[in-house]
Amino acid sequence: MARMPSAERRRQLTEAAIRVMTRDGVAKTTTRAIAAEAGVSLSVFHYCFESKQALVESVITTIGDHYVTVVKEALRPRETLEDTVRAGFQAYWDHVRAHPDEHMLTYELTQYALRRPGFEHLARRQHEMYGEAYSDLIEQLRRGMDLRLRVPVTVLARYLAAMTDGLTLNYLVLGDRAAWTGVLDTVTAHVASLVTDDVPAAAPEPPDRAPR
Amino acid sequence: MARMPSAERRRQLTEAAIRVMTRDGVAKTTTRAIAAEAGVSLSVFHYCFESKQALVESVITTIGDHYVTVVKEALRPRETLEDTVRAGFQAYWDHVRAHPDEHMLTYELTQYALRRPGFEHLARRQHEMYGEAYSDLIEQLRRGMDLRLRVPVTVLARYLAAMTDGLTLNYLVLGDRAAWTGVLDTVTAHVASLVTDDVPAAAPEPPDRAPR
DNA sequence: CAGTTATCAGGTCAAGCGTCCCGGACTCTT
DNA sequence: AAGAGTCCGGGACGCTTGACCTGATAACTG
Repeated sequence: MARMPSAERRRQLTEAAIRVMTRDGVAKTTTRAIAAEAGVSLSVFHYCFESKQALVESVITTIGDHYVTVVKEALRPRETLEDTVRAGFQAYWDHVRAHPDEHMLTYELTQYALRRPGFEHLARRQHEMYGEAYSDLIEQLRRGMDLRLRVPVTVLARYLAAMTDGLTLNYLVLGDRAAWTGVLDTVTAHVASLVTDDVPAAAPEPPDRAPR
Repeated sequence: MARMPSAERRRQLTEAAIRVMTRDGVAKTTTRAIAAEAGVSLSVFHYCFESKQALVESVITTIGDHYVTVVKEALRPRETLEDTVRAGFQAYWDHVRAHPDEHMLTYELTQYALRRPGFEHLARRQHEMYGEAYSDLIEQLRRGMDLRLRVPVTVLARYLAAMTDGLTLNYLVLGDRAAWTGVLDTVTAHVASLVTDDVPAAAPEPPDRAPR
């Protein structure tokens, strides 16, 4: 087999693992399956990775970076604010529809990390990255167009992250048989209303708060 | 060991399995662990259940019913519409905070079902039940108070289901360190705005039309 | 050239898994 | 009391898993 530096071999094994996980699920992804997918012997696996956990760690960070890239690609400034939000959601949604397994994998890995003691931080870091990605996006958009927010950036970012998470998961379970367009339209309108173009908002929104 | 009819034994084993799954995760839940938790020998397990899959099937439906009950309990008609929505979210959220493992389990089981060929329908049925539960809730609320919807019931129901799903998952990952109150307030206001209180009198909230 | 690095096939190992069998004990009928 | 049906327990079987090892071989590196 083609010889290559272990760093590259590590990358190759990581990608092979992602393919297997995407295809067969995390539970069925054994070291042997990964090695076979990468076309190398099992010994090479242990030559490149201390243990299976080390490989999984590599997979999680790689997948996470990939996911953030997808989200950032989705949202680009358009003509109007409404268009921007709508196009962003649409782009993201198209990606979900095109690569459902990939998104499913992120959920699986999140749970895998949450259950494995000492791995929780990976799941947490990943989701914090999602939030930051949305925050960056909003900030960038705010500079591009001239707009004001009715809610703090962090709140909007978290809202978007949780929202897309929930919608995606529900799509993965229910598939196309459900009428998602209506839901997406509702969400789009809502988000657009939270990010006002100019309008001197009638509702400042902060008043009474019942601290739990 | 106390002798008991297999039907009851089945129920007992199902509950034991739920306890183990909640505590240790689905992946670590073995037939031996379940039997030990129930305090019976391994053979009793296979006397009561054809296979482990049959047990899991029982677990999924049981957990699903339980979850729907929680959601239905959460939303009860209050004084005003806003109060009703807020109290509903609050009750649900309190339940999540009190029993995070339980909610985590529902996500795990969903994925387990989605990955196991021939089990997808269980995950699907469960999520459809969530949607129906919300639909029922909305209908019931609509009869109780007099209100109109700005969006179809199914859309609102799906939106609520996906929303709570996403928020819950994010809470399970990030925990209390994130500021969820802001997000919950935003969502509450949004949902309340989708379900208009018919009475236009004494509007405490700012009217959505801009007076010149 | 020698030395380091990467690969390979093959096997071993302990642990854990789902499943199954068989003998005994209990309970209900007759 | 006897028999049939039901429940329980211990133990074993066959398989997979992650981890590790050995020893040989090929390829870069200096």
